[in-house]
Formats: sequence, C-alpha cells, structure tokens
Amino acid sequence: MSLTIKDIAKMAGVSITSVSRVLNNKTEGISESTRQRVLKIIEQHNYRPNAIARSMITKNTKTIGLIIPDIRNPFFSDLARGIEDVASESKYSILLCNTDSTLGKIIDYLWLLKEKNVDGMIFACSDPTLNREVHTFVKQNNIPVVIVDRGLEDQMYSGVFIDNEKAAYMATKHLLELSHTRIGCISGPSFIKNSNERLEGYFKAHQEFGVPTDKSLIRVGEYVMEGGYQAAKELLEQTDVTALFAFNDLMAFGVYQAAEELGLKIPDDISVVGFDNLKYNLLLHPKLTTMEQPIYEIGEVATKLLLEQIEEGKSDQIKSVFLDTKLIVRESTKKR
Amino acid sequence: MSLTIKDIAKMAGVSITSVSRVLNNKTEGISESTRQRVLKIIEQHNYRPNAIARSMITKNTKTIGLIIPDIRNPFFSDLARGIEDVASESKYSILLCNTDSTLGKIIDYLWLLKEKNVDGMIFACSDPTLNREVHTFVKQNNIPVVIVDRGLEDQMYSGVFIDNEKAAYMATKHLLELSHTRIGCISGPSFIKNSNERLEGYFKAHQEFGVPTDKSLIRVGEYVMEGGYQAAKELLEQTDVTALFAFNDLMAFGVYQAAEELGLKIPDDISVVGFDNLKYNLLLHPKLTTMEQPIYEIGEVATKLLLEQIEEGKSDQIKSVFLDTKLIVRESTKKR
DNA sequence: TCGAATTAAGAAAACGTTTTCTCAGTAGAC
DNA sequence: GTCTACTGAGAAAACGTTTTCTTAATTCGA
Repeated sequence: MSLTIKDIAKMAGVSITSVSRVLNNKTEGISESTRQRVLKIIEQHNYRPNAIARSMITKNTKTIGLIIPDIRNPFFSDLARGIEDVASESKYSILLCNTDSTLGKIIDYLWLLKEKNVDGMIFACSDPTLNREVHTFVKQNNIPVVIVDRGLEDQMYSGVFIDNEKAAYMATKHLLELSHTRIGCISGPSFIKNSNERLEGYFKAHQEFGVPTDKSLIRVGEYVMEGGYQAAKELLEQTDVTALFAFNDLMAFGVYQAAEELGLKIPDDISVVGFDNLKYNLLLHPKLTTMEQPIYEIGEVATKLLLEQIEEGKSDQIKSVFLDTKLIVRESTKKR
Repeated sequence: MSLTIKDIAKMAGVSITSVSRVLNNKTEGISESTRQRVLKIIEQHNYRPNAIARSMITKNTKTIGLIIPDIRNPFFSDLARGIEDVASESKYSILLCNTDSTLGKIIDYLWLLKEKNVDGMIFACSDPTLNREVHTFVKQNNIPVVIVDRGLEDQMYSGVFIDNEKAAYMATKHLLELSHTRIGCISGPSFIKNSNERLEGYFKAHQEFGVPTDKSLIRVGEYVMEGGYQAAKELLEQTDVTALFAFNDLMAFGVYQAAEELGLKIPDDISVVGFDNLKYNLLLHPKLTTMEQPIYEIGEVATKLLLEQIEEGKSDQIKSVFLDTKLIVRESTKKR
C-alpha cells in the first residue's frame, strides 16, 4: 500500500509529529536541520499525506459541491468551468451533482454532500416546494452556500446574480424601439425566480412605451430547446406576434426551429431576442440578438465568495454580487 | 456539531458496535429487537454516518475522478452526464477535473485524486509525453482506470471506444460516393490517438476508390471551433477541395464559419462532413451530415466497467468495449 | 443436568493524520 | 551556580467509523 506518515517518520528517524510539522509548514517544535532531513525523505519517496485522514481531524475536505440541473446545458457547463478554475487555484475540487431540478435528487445530493463533509456548496437549482426544505437543511447543518443564477430565499444567502428585471427591460425595449407592439414572451418556469424577474422587465418596458401587454402572448417553456420550440410554435400559429423574446438562448434556438418549420423568415417575418449569449449561437442563421450575461464570471465570483466564506468563517455575512449584462444586437431583430 | 455514532449508541442504550451493525445491515451479533430500537433512533434524529470516517477504515470513498480536457466542450459534458447518471445510481459521486489537455494539470489532478483516495478514474485526456508518466503513476498506485475516447496505451486499460478507423472510412466513403475526389481533411492533434485512427480510415477509403490522397489537403486543428475555422480557411483558400471532412462537429462548426466568410455555399460549393453528432448541430444551416457516436452511452458503459473493476476487484482483467457509430446524412453533402 | 454450541453484545484496536501535552536539554538572567 | 524560560522533539489523544476479539447469556443435545 501507500506510504504513510509513519513510514516517513521511521525512515527519517523522527516522530510522526515532526513529519506532520514539516508537512504543514509549522515552524515551532522543529529545527531547520530535521526539517530538511524529513523534506528530503518525503521528496525521495514522493510521499503525499492521505487527505481522508487529514480531513478526519481538520474537519475540512477541500471539496465543494456543485448542484446544478444538468451539466449538458451549456449555461451550466460554462458556469462549472468558471467555478472549477478558481476552486482549483485554491486547491479545492468540485463534486458534480446533476439534479434535473428534481426534488428527490436535490435532497439526496444535499445529504450526500453533508455525509462527505464538503466545505461548501454552490447552488443553482430551485423548486418552489423545495425552498423551505433546502433552506432548513442548509441552516441546520450550517454549510456555507452560495446561490447562483436562480435564487432560493435570496436575502438568506450570499449569491451572484444579474439584474434580471433590468436586462429583460432592455431586451424588450430594444424590440419596442423597433416598433414591435405584439411581442411574444417565452418565459421559463414560474417557480424559477429569474423568470418572474424578467417578466417584470418585460412589463415595465411595455408600460414605459405605452404599449399594452397581452397575457395570451406569454408562454412558459422549460428553459431548453424543446421548451422554446413548443412555445414558439403556439405563439406563431395562434397569435399575431411580430417579435419573440425568449428568456434564454436555448429556447431561442427552439424558436428558430419553429420559425423554420412554419416557413417564417427571421427577422423579416419575426424578430427574435434571446438571453445568455451562449457561444453556440454563433451557429445560428441569422445571428441571434441576445442579452449577454457573464456566465463563466458568475461562476468565478461565486466561488470566490464561497471560499471567502469557508476560509474566513464569514458564513454569517451575506453578500450579493450583481454582474452586468449587455444587449448584443445582431441580425435576428429588425424594424417592423 | 453533527451527531455521531456515539451519540446514537448512547441514546439507544447500546454500544457503537451495535449501531454500526445496523448501519451496515449486518445480521450477526444483533437481535431484531435492538436493531429496531437503534433504527428508530437513527430515523428520529436523521442520523447519517460520516463518510470520511467510514472511508478511513473501509478504504473506499465512493468517489470517482473524471479527467477531461474541458467540460464546456459539449462532447465532454454529454459524456460526463452519462457517467454521473450511472455512478450516482450506485451511490458514487464524481470529482470533476478539467485539464485543458495540459501536462501539468493532468499530473496535478492525478496526485490530487490519489490523495483523496478516489476509488477509480475515468480518463479522457492524452498527451504524447504524458502517456508514460500517467501510466506509471496509475500502475504504481494501482488505481482502477477506464479510458474513454482517447486512449493512452490501450491494451493496458479497460476502455470504451468506437472503431474510429471504420467510422472515418464510412464518412470518407460517403464523400467519395458523391464523386468528390479532392477531400480536405481536418484532423485533430496527432498525439490524440483517435486522430490517427480516423486518418487511417480516410486513407483506406481513398485507396479503395482508387482516388489518390494528397498530404496538402490534410490539416490539423485543435478539436474546437476555432481549430476547424483556421484549418478550413486555409484549405478553402489555398487548395481545390470540393469537400471537407472535419474530425469532430466542433471543427465542422468552424468550417461553416470559414465557408460563410469566404462566400462559399454549403453544400453547393463545398460539402462538409462532421463527427460526433452533437445536439447543437441542429442549429446549423444547412444541417450537418455527420458520423454519430453514442457519447452519453460511452460514459455509461465506461462507468459500468469501472464500477465492475472497483467492486469486483477485476482491475487485472482488461476489457475493451466498442460501440457503434452511424453516418447521419443530412444536407451538408451533395453530389459534385 | 451438564457441557458444547450458538447467539447477542460490547471493548478495544485500527485507519492515518493533526494537535495537545509533556519532557528533556540548553541558553539566559541574576 | 542556580533558577527560569525557551526550544526541539516525542507520546498520546483525538477524529468517527468498522472490524476483530472477547465475554456473557442462552439454547441445545444427550
């Protein structure tokens, strides 16, 4: 089996205490000469301490749990990479948890992460019935948590967000300025907070422009391609929309498919605005006008927040960071 | 702090041994009545054993390391999901390691995973200088490993693959059958084994059709969009290719961009074939003809293989599984 | 009814670290 | 020269489990 601290101690002719001291760069209780001797043996044998045993006593695992709906969603893989990059810089590793936004899976993972003693969690799932349950769990076990993208009870946790209302307002405004007055809206599920916030922005822009809104132009999709496709198909067939605002790019992709199927030309017959600015919408034709959000950076900032919380024990201080969004006007929108 | 087995023992009025026995469903040394009593206390207090302490003695962590270049690459996020799904079914969790195919990062992660005592690893990175180093590391620490997508010294490990040569042969044949004789080839880096295998298939098809190959039509890209874009631009500007075979879809995406930039129409001016059949190539126009490989399933099978190896100690038996590929003919290829 | 076999249960060791406590030796102060 | 303070080092406890070993109590066979 692997070498242990005991083996190293024996080889160096010192106690395991001394080896531990050099391992942890302690200066007290050890002379420079024995430190060097031990260091040499460690080096020679490529010894690395067993993280499990270490965790046993230090109570930290240098691991953080990442709870997301689905890593295949490019939004979350981008986010995950941002997270992993800053985590690994501080020698933390990340445990991947795909929940499909499912109550059962989320709870299961919460327990798992607790059993495995993760030092903290980044949470990007939400479910109405869940909020309470997750909340009590987290508070009860007081695990550091940072919320991302979709908040649960916001003021209770640190989190990294964008101003969803403002972003949606800007996107809608863009369409209104292009003289569209019948703007279909493809929202995400209503239990996801950002959906409602974006909806607010959508309304606000209409109000400001004195354009009446029409409930029948608002549909809810699943935040994936198929969701956008379904909603778009309905809207395009059953209503007189001249523009469509999808609350994420994935759904906007679905809009493109629906439009094509119905023989509608973008942007001539129908203008389309997305949300996220995923890398892969470069593939679209015509290029998608969309509201960019700094996904990777959200992951970075969230992780920094979490590590701060973990390492400085700041789990009581709640910090919300808001990052900027930016409307990227491309070819999918046009004056009516 | 959290409850420990000691607390439960005290509350139930039994020894920790007994609690441990019910925790692990041991039948010996415990009567049904005390089992029930203990079970009730456990239930009541929602006690879960500390996985770290458990690992300490059982020597397993129910964790597997996933080493990939970049989770943002849809190929790998799809793979990761397949892996996570079957892993979590068996109560294993996965530790995410993005290496960017970088020597330093791979080695660092290897050590990390060893320190953390993962039960096994799924490995999808390769690097020529690395093979030896990774190999000796893995063998030295005898950690169960399953290779995926890109082999290192193949016969040494279990792995899940496709028949790259055959797949590339089929793809090339498709183009040859459409009377293309000047077929550009955008390969992946030559240190990645599948690139060379696919190249073989490319050659073989030409040979079979009696069409001479031309080294100048073969370029190497990075297996990402930009790689495909660069290579395609060169090929389209400097040579007389009438068709392009990109060794993955991401590069094929780049080909589309290059073609557009040069004002070339697909498939009229240039036929394009990709590889992978990523979900997002539904966004492309015209739709991409590509060689499908069952990415998610590769992840599933790889994990099953790994778990088998872990749980049945079959790390000596080497098993290679080959999954099928399928040419999906869509709109990006056309008779010359 | 007695010894053997079986069962239920607990005590203690073990896992590989870090941390606390103790101690011997030496330097410094007077 | 003695006492105090400090330094380098090790012994042992601790972390929360599982596992091995031991023991007490019960059942069983004759």
